[in-house]
Amino acid sequence: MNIYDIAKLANVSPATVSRVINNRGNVKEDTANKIKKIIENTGYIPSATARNLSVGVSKNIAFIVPDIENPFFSKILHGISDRASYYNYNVFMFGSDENIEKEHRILKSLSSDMILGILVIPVSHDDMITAQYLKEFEEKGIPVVLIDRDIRNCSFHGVFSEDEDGAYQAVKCLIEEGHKDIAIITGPTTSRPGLNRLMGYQRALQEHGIPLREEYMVSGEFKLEESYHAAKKLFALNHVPTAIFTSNNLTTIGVLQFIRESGLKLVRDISLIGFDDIDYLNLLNIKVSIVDRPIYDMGYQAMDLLQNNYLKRDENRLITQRISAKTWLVKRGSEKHILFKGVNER
Amino acid sequence: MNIYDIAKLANVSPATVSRVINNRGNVKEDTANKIKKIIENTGYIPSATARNLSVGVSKNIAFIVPDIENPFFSKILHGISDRASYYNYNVFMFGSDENIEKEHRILKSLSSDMILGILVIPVSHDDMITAQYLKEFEEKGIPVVLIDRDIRNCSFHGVFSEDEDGAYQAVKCLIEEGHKDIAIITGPTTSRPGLNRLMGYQRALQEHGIPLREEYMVSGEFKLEESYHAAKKLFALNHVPTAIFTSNNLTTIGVLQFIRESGLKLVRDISLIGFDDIDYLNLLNIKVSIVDRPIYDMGYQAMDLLQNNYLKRDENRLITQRISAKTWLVKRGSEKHILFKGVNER
DNA sequence: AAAATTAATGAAAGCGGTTACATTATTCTT
DNA sequence: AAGAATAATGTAACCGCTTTCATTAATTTT
Repeated sequence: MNIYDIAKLANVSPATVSRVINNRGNVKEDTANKIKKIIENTGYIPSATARNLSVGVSKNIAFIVPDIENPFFSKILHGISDRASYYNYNVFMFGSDENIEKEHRILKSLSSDMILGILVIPVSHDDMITAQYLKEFEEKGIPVVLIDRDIRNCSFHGVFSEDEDGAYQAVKCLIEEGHKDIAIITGPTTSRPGLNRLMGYQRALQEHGIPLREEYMVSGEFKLEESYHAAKKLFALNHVPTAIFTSNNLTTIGVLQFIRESGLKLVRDISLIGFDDIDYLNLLNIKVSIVDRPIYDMGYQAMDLLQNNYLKRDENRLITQRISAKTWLVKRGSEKHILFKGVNER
Repeated sequence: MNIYDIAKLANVSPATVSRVINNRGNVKEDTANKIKKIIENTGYIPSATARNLSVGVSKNIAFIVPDIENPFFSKILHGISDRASYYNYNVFMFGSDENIEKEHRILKSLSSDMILGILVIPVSHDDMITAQYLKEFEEKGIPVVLIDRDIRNCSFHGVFSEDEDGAYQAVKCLIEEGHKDIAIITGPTTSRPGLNRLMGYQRALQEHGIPLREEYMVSGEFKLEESYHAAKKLFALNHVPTAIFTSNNLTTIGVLQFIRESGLKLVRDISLIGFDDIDYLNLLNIKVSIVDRPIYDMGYQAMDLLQNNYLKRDENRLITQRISAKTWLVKRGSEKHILFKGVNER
């Protein structure tokens, strides 16, 4: 069943059927109705493939995500998916598993006529191969929008967040509560958010005249196990910090795991502020302060950015649109912070 | 840049180029190498769209999931995605948000020549419209594989799990620990897993001569808030149950939330076994026994099933392949269960 | 009512691949 | 070395839609 069959049934040419299907106008109402009815009755669905080939444009967008199971990314995907369906776009999901070769393979496999645009949360900040691929897509008129993680020395469109400021606020809060020995479990500094959050941490300390201590900056690589061990390292120090800033959600969980396993108690033994909220944690009465941000919206907006860019992909290619989402501190159990202030001053 | 350009550069016909690209053989090695080199140098990527149109088959599969943010589904997606990339398939992600109309809209929008197969976790057990759509796809030779949730009176291929048995084992375990007043917070009985888990619960009680009590079976609809309120209801009863079986991960969390908020303590005040594990809960030292199953594998296998079915979609259409994944009970903090056994016997 | 304008429709050439079939080149027989 | 068999390559139609341009029908103008 194709457009010719429909045309035959309606005694018109395929061109007319096509006009009706695409609401192109210039068709007598009777004719249009007749055709619509036939389409309805036969259950005919036009071939998207043929249309794509003919028009040279598809309705598909590719979303490349480094960790399918991380709820942070699921939220972004949700935002993307909702907005994409508003635009009648379909979303291809690709997981790079934080593996840069895999990311390259995915990019390489993307036949440019299958997709209208690319949304990507890149694995690395410094990866010029990925950057090269992405640039080539842009040159072909396929817009690229980065999410959450920027790529160094490039100016792709993107939706990011105020990582530096978020981290700064968190650490500042800890300082104001009386902490001086504040550690950070960093993400990979090959990722922009990892780097920026570290910078926010450092700035907060410096602005308050607290010297940076090498041993208080340990890497958790944004991963649970690594962060667990990072926490272990911190607690093995001669001078154990009184507070920790954790650079992402998995980092926070890793540290919490260590804390629980060691029989330590939040607030009493250690203060903690994390980056990114963890679902259900608050519900389950585990009160951890965190730096929050509009995650769903970031996906949603990325899709909008892509769409805008797609529509005017020929004009002003010069203007790069980059959005930076605000972050905010969510204090939980902070009364207790203050209550136990004395304890923190080891 | 298309196949004709490459052909021209190589002084051959497009047919030969096509043969090389698809490893069809019957090409002299010299020629093949020359063509390969040119493809390499020019960075030419064949149009998947054109290929799809020509061959009448795409490399895309559609995955329809009811809740993008539920980690259970993320795991399934991960399994699907990994296996799909092995087969060189691309995965379209669609979220139905547990909304049956949305599900219909998605199904209706799927142009059958854009996809090779459909993986779906349907919203409802009883929805004949969805069933009808799916049947039509099957008739067109587009295989359909259900995951986790079956559809009544239909025999689609699928990967499910032993819901009845899982629930049975959980409740049996509670009974053997001495509990007699065991409640269930059910999922929607319009979903097969919801129904089957309820049946497992009932069978366990009956087999042990414990009468069913209407007020001990309250609905949480597989949702967090509803389950929270369901728990509240149970604790407002004259005769509060000593143990609860929760029908899915969100249900468990809802109940845990209520327990925490009410200052109650697991084991001491109430025993709990849930269906499906919750990431990090165990790590965070919240010891909840649960019925587990191979979630990632279910996605992985669903993809395999689809692939098998696609390959032999013409022969034995009669044989429906249905896999049922085993479930197993993960006991956590069970020493304590025994320790506090007396308390359970209110 | 004829001419001019505008609306409705159709014919046919793409879009970029694949592939059946025809043709030419190469190797094998005897 | 001529003929048969096989390998390599090319030609051209086709997949199902869109769209330009030409054509025909319907309206409007005068």
